Amino acid sequence: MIAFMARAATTADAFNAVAEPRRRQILDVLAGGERPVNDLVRQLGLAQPQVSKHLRVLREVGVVNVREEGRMRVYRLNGHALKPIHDWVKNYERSWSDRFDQLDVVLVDLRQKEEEGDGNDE
Amino acid sequence: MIAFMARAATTADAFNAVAEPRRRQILDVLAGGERPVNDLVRQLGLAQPQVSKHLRVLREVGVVNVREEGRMRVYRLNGHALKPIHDWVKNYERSWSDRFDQLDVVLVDLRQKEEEGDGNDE
DNA sequence: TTGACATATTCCTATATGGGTATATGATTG
DNA sequence: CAATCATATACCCATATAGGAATATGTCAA
Repeated sequence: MIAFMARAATTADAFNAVAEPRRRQILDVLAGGERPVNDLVRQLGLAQPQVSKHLRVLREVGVVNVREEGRMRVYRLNGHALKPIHDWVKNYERSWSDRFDQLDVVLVDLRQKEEEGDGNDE
Repeated sequence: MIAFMARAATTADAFNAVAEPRRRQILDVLAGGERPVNDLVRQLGLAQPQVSKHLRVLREVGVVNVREEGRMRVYRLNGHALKPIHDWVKNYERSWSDRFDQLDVVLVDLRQKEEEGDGNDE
């Protein structure tokens, strides 16, 4: 019986997982190729447990995969899990992209011609 | 003297603000045009205070603007504030877009020709 | 087997919520 | 001015962190 909901879990979805700057940094490093945990620890200057914890979150939402190699675990990016974010934010691209301004011109143009065609009011 | 950092504030940046599903819903509605608070309350089926609180968060990160009109406040989308998210996630598009597969083919091709040109090993 | 290495987990603590409810603030109308 | 409408805030409560430190788990080398 859940009565209170404080805040969505970071493991709820990619949006939450990626809201943390450190985790975005981790992904940015992994974008350059798979890496064992210690490499990430060194490159990010974080403590090892923190990195492991962030990796766990990223794992749970499927943004990264792990592969065991001897005593180390090599993490690899799975960018596909970020697609929902891209798909969502893409719809707002109109707000800043010049490309869409051009598109708008075309659409307005089409609309005018349409209205000229049939005298449909409203 | 800050010793503990629980979790980044939702008002820290657009990433955090948008991590909350309700807030994305609000933005999706506002994408259809500016709306007074009560319209959002009705369309989202949330309590008015919750909507106002979410709007405040969105305001603080600049994703929405307010305009006073009589006794109501009309909220308007400012998609430009979402550009950082788009810019970041765009770099991962390679993972799922076919377009980039084609691009990769071209790049590999260029690389080969380059290597054939001068006998530079490694 | 023992010790060094590489990671993951567990505890502890302060904090930032998000929903629910009640209330404050402001504008509009009678 | 009083009543009403539209919003924003203030409080209370339970929860999910994120970092720090210590410890557990597993693997490899001597």
